[in-house]
Amino acid sequence: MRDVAKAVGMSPMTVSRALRDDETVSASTRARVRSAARDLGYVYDSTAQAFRTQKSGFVAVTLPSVNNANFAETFRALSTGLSARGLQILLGSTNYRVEKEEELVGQLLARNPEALVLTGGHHTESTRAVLRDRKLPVIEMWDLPDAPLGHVVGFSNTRAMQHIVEHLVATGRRRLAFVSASDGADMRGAVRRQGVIEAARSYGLPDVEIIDAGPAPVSMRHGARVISEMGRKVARFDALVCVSDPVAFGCLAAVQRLGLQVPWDLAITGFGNFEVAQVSHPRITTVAVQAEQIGQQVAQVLAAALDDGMTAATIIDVGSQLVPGETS
Amino acid sequence: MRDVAKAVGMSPMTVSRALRDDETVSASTRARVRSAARDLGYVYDSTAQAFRTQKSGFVAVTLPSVNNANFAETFRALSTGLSARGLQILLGSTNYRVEKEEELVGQLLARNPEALVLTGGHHTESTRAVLRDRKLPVIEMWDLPDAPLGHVVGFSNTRAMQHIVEHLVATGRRRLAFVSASDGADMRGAVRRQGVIEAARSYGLPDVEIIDAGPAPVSMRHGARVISEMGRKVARFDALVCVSDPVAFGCLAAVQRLGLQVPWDLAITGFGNFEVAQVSHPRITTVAVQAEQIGQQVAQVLAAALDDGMTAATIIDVGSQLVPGETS
DNA sequence: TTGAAAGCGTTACCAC
DNA sequence: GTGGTAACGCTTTCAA
Repeated sequence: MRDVAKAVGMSPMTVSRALRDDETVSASTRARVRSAARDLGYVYDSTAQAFRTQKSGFVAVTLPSVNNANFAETFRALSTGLSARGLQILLGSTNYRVEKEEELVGQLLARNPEALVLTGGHHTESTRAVLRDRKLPVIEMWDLPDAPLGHVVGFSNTRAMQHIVEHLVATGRRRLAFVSASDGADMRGAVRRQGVIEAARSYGLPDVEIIDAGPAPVSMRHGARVISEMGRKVARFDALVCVSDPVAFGCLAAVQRLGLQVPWDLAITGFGNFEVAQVSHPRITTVAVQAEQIGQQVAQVLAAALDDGMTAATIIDVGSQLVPGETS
Repeated sequence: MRDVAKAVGMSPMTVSRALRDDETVSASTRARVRSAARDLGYVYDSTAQAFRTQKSGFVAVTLPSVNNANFAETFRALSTGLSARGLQILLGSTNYRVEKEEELVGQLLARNPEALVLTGGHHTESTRAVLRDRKLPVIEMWDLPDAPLGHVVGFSNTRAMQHIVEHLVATGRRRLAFVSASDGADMRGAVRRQGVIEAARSYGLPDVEIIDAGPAPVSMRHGARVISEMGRKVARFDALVCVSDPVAFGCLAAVQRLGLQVPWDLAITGFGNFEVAQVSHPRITTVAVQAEQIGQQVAQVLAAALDDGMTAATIIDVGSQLVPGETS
């Protein structure tokens, strides 16, 4: 910048202003500065800018996994919404583990993001402490946490499972099994399980059997494997309630391989309204969540928080809808 | 850092060294510094570090889409490999469009990344020009471009399609149709199509029919829709060669809904060895690509390029393997 | 093994 | 409309 200033016979300060299109610099000066900068091959140093202004232009985002159509859609929508405001996303993937989230949050905060977006409402105590100390807009999404860290854009996983159980009861099912990851890592899965157990109890159904498809994340192959291993005795249930559509699809394929008829011998339900649920034959009964809307709303909440210094916590429930398919 | 120094009664310089695990700081000092830093809720400022050292610690990466199990796997592996070296990924998604890639590359370069990783070998002329001017390690992955910009870690899409056509010919299929996105955006898809056309010609098969599933990206629903619309006259082909496994699964489900038997009435093949291909009933014949290995190799090539200032372009072909399933 | 000084490139603030 | 000064938080370099 000093060199450019020398070239046009002005101070670095004026060059700085000219390059940022500051109105107080005369148009002619601005033009001269810009052309001199181009001629000299000057490249603006945004690292120095971020350092000096203490504004990184980053929003840090953690997702359990990037390979998930719903999280990917939220990411896309959020990314679009933020880029309109000149903000870039710094993405981290927790692999469904709060300890990994803690580590990631540390790394991400070191980049001085202007806000932090976390997926889910379960965090380590250390993560919570770090965020309490730091005055930084925080948004939790994809959940409605009991003790939010800041803003929230999500939905009730418990309620979503109630929709499913209600639907199964209405269609005459009573002996439910819930297929999900082993206890521990996937907290949204655990909340869904609890939701199913309680809903079943409230309808007076027998205890829900828990089928463990292995450590999180569980997907198609895990659903398929656990059902194959179980064999035809899976027919002692009359509904498999799965933690997600991929798991449900895996179960469906395995059940079909066993020669059982869905939904006659067995109902199967999923979660998330993934493409596979809409396309599979039969289509899988599922719950639609507003992945794109979550991303958009998070971007809006963030905009408000950054502009107005909005501090009152916003809680947005985007809800969820049962999508009846052909597997129930 | 000054505060931490004060807390342990040492100079900021020692704290700096301690936090970076500098060997010249005694182990006990290091421990004291770290615990004081934790107690004070100190967060290291890597913006300042990037500024001072003139190294951003970023590697810019573009992917066509983040919602793709293979790209996601490459991203994961790359991310892991780089974080071992203290590098973070700055991710951009091109949505399969080179113009979007051009825009993204501009935004990413402004962050001063230490290297750039692009998916695919097709770029706008403007992108190529920008990268020529800038001395920056560039790696293209998931392709073997004719005119590489720098290093390459990929495989031949043409060769992969030859495997498929060879397999179909060996199992007695002759009337092939290729299902993919409309011309234009998805260049890897276009290369695969050309590969099928040429392979079919070399085996003396009738001309391959091109089935247009709509603008890129195409997925399950697009495969399903185009086959549903076509109806039972799809049986005039004896093999549907699909641009990807999700498209193949969509076609499979639609064909099953039409009451046709796969593979008896019709063979179906996919690409990418996605989970859905391994789990679906029947399993889909596909081509496995080394998504994880691509990510690992890119990380290694990058490490070499950044350490040794390696300039000779490395070209790594990770190959691809036919995975016969039950749909052919 | 530890510390002091200087400076990375930019911009906020105030002065003219 | 333009310029001077200081400072952002860290690390390089040299000295003790």
